[in-house]
Amino acid sequence: MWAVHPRQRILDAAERQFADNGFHGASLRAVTREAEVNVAAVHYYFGSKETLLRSTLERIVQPTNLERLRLLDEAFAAADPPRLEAIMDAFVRPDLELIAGLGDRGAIIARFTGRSYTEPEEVVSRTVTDLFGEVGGRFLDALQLALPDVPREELLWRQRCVVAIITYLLTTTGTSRGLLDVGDVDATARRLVAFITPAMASPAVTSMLPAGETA
Amino acid sequence: MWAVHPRQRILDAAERQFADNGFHGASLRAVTREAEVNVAAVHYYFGSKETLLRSTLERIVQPTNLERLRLLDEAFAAADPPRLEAIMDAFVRPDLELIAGLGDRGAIIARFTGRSYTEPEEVVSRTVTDLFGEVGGRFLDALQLALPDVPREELLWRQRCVVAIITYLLTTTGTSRGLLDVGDVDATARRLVAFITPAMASPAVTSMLPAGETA
DNA sequence: GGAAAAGTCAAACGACTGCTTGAAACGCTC
DNA sequence: GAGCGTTTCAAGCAGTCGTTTGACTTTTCC
Repeated sequence: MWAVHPRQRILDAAERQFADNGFHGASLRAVTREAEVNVAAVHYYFGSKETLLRSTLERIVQPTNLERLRLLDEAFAAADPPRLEAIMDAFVRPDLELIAGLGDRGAIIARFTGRSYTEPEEVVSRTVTDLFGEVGGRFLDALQLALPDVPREELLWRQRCVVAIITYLLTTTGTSRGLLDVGDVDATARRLVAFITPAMASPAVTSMLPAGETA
Repeated sequence: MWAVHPRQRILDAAERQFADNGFHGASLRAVTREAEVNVAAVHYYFGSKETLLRSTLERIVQPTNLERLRLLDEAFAAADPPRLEAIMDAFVRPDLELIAGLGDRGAIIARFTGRSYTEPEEVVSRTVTDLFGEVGGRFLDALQLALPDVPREELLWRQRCVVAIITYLLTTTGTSRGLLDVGDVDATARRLVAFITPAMASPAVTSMLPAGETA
């Protein structure tokens, strides 16, 4: 029975503290107390509170994004252009699966990533954009292939609405108004895809354009 | 030219500070500095930081909720049961209109209310539940009338997804990834309703129930 | 074995937090 | 103008924050 490396213990504790209290609300004192580590250890290993947050976020988001891209490739292998439902499933499922496969930590991670998508704290939002930008672009391209009649700008708008739902789903996990049944993630995924797909495929509201023009 | 009452100046400043920095991040010092008021004034007028937040939130949410109910009544007057699109429009439009009618302050209010729906801070979420609970129930009833075939539990789930989108829309207003065109709120409202309505009306995923059962 | 590197620790830094205090300044009626 | 509530104010309370320091112990490598 070996002790876990302090660096990892700090990440685990930070994950929970950030999830429960946000960036401002989580104190390094609380993190180090939970990690059973001296306060100075945070600065020794990570340099500052900001870089600690970035490291914590990266550890979670990067594997999820890889899984997203893998599922998107699968969708392309099954049909080209891929079915809309397959794209949406590849987009939303990894977040949900990640959470399901991690037991108690799943709910913590869910809240943490959900919060991170929302928090306007400069450090947080910049990190999220860095980590998510490329994957988002890949999915937008796929959506455009599956829905050639919907303007790209409209698709981007709708994609962001989907992100909004996922975010909310994650943020509220483990709380009273939670939408995600951690016990049956697959059901939630199907439910979500069934909700999103017709919305994505709805005809574009052309009346937004000046009269007479077409997209 | 009369000076605005200190109490109101505090509310205005708190609104902006909470919008930009959240409950934890906003300090009473910053609020009172912006309001050009002594720190003690906050406790004189509001008692504590928590009740200041509550007052700030109430001032915004209550008129919006009244407008929501008014539009819902209009929808019932036009058709009973009302058209699904009319219900959704009544649900999402007041938030958007509020923001449009207020110029610069609109973006601040949008971020503030959006944040408040997300922030897990106990005080914040409790206040939101208090202020929103009844209106949410009224709309759920209306949705059930318009969509008798969708189980109520599924409708609640979907309604929360809509809240998620509105929240995101509000939270990101005035930022680079904002979804709300403050200059043309009506277009955003139509766009949003067009996106949401088919999602709401989509057939329920019955495979979530044990085999053989029906709702 | 001993020097260099890596890691740990208690203590303290200055700045900031929400909140309280007691006195001064105000607008008001009598 | 005296008296009386209401409002404002500078100062300070006890506590927390992120971060730094310098001494101490442990590990690594020649």
